[in-house]
Amino acid sequence: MKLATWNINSIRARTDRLIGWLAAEQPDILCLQETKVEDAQFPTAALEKAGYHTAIYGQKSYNGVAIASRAPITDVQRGLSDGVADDEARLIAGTTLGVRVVCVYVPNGGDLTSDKFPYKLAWYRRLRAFCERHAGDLVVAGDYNVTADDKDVCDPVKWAGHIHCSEPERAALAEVLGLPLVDVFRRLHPEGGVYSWWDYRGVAFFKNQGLRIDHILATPALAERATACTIDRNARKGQDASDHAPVIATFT
DNA sequence: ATGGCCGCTATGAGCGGA
Repeated sequence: MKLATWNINSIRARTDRLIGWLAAEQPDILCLQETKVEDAQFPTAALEKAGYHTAIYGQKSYNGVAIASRAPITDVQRGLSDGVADDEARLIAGTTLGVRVVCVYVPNGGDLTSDKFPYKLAWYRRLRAFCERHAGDLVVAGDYNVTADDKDVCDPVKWAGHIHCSEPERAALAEVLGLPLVDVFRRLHPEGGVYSWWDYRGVAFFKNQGLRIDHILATPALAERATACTIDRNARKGQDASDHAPVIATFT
């Protein structure tokens, strides 16, 4: 089974690119973030034509998550479902191909002094609780907006203490990993220096000045079945690319 | 030290992103 996650940064701006990528890579399951579209405008028909069922949770302009799968998706949950008033479309979960898949778009957080920052940390605590409520195997994939450690950072000195690299954010991610969940890419590529996001500005991508903030986490038994995990840099190349590249894991 | 780019909007400047 091939499972991917991709922050598409507007699915309307990149529908053709997405369909082409699906045809080339043929993942069984794809988690999408930042679709930036209300459900009525989501390109459900184009994905269906490409051979994918979809479960979607969108909103106008911002956020928006979706799961696409070659098989039907059941038991869909939209949002963290914890009773907290929160209308930001950042989590969708569903069961497909025998796997419980949680697709997440963790808040950016702005900067450490922003009022968005405590929301980010609280969201991590709520995500941990969401995953803890689920008994069996899970894949939790998406844009975590946090680097696990400096191996995920192009320039650790420049980024030290900044958003995506600060101690409280890394501690929040570590709490989720402590459930336990395994970072599948890191398990197979412990050396670091491979990124999933590059700034649009300047020569950041050309010079590989990026961060690894998109992660596929899995419960340990499932993570043991991962035989490969790659980040598709090619999808970040050329005109009209998202600023994120897809992360792809293959499970036996 | 700052901004540089991109997508969005009852657009054409401002917000959010990372």
